[in-house]
Amino acid sequence: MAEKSESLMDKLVALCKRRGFIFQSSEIYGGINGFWDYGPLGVELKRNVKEAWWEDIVRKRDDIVGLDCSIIMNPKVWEASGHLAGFNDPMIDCKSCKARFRADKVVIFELKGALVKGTPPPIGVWTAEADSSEEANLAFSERVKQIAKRFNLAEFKKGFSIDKSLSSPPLGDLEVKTPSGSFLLFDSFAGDSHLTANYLDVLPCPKCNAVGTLTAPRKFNMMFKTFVGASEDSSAVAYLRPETAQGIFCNYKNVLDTSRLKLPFGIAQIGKSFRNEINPRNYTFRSREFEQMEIEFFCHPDEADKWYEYWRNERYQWYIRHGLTSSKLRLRDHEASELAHYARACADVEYEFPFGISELEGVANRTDFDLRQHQQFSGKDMVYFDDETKERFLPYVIEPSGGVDRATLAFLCEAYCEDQAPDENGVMQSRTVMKFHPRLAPVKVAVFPLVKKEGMPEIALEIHQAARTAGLASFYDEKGAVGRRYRRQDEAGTPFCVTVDGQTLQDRTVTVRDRDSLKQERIPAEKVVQYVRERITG
RNA sequence: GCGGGCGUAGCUCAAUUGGUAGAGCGCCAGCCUUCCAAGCUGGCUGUUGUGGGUUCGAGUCCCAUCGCCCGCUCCA
Repeated sequence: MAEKSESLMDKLVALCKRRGFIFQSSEIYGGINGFWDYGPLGVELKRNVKEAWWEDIVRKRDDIVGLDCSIIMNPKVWEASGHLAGFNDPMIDCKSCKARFRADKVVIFELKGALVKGTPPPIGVWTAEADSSEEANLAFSERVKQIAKRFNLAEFKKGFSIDKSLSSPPLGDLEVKTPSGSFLLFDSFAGDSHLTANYLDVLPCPKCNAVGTLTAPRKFNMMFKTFVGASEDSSAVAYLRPETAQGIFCNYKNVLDTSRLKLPFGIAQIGKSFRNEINPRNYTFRSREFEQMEIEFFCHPDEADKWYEYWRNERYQWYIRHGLTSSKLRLRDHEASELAHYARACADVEYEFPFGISELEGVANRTDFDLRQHQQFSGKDMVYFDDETKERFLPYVIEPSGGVDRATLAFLCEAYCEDQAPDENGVMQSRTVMKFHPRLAPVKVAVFPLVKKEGMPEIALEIHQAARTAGLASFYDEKGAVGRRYRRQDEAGTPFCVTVDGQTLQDRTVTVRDRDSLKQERIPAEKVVQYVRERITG
């Protein structure tokens, strides 16, 4: 199955290049890792994704307004948001077993008193990789049992207890008590600051237990740094935004003061964001420059759960409505343990790509964390005043945050299809077709003269022009056999092909060929625009 | 960033022990075609990812670099 999926992805990538959906950025210079370009068909597809979203979220609702913020903001924004700290993940590697750990997830336990300088581990000091204090606790307990067993500390084995519960790092001292009294003291830390040179010599690897094989923590800053102004001194440092959300939070008061909106309401934005991913991978899925479509929906704290449920469902349904109807789409609620510190609840809309199940969009209840942070860092009042209830409070925020490029890639994957179609002799031949939802298809209608003579091209061009005038992306083609032209449109995902034939010359009717069913319908030439329009709306 | 694999025309691939690169498809110009790709004629296409090195001579060997794929890791 893995092999099959890989080749499916390969075929899709090849088609995207061949037909002009997606190119590697700066290809003639050997490319650049993590950056991609959209070709003539790709840009239409991606624009349609964004326009469908914008129409549904902003234009068709009266409780959400749009916004378009600058990519570079005051650097303090990223201090307040936590990105400068949070996107600064130091990593350590084990030179022996090649494992990699986030330094802040490596917990170090030190056996006080037993650890004289140079005391060889594992008795004196050891490490564990832990995601949470619970995991750290568990690792600690296990280890204490091991030591007790190894050194035959019967009574120790019987009754140790941990006085201080592990909390956020540093984890603090741990006193181990036994029936005969408290005699062993442990220090524990979440790695990071303690992974200094003098410790590294005695630390065992959390995975393979080899001693002294860990490298010093190396920082991977995910923020794109740049300089504002011509001089590159430190006071001019700024960052390309890693998400569009913070621009919305920073403008929350501006929008409130100018739009006459009342809670609950949302602010929506589509725009580029940048992250220095450690390792861009999986085609356009994890790019360093990517586009987001985000809503920050502000509401009363008491209604946050209700709105969270609403958006969780609404966003999931949106993808289904636009063609991700297969069982490859799923909605997954986060476990409490995987929630970010600022989120009370989070659900991911996930899609089963050929390379694995991955997230398209996350819907999170961010509480009042962001407004509170900005209120604190900026010193500006972010409190909402409700005229009716005379209540003052910081609104809660529900954030549906989707990746435009990820959605586009999912639509591409879902659309790719190889089926059978009869050739001119009625023999079944394989056909490659992109079954995009008509609303998203780059080209809505292709217009052909059946043959390039007898006035057919002229009529076809008329229809083509009429379609364009009506705002439909239309494509005219008169070259080669008509079957070939149909197949070319199949690869572009064009839902309808209109053909002018001999009968058109008699009664002004044309055939409309359906991309998926291959069935043809005869309609008046004048009705083509209306026919296509009715079938491409979301 | 680490480990493994890979990099030849737009695409899919070929090129014997190192001897100055080839096929199909596609594309372009015509022809033929009255409804679903691969019918005819002619034509274009590459400093073999890039830069060095070894050699009389390298797509084929060595080094570096860039990019792609898989695993670890990370995330929207």
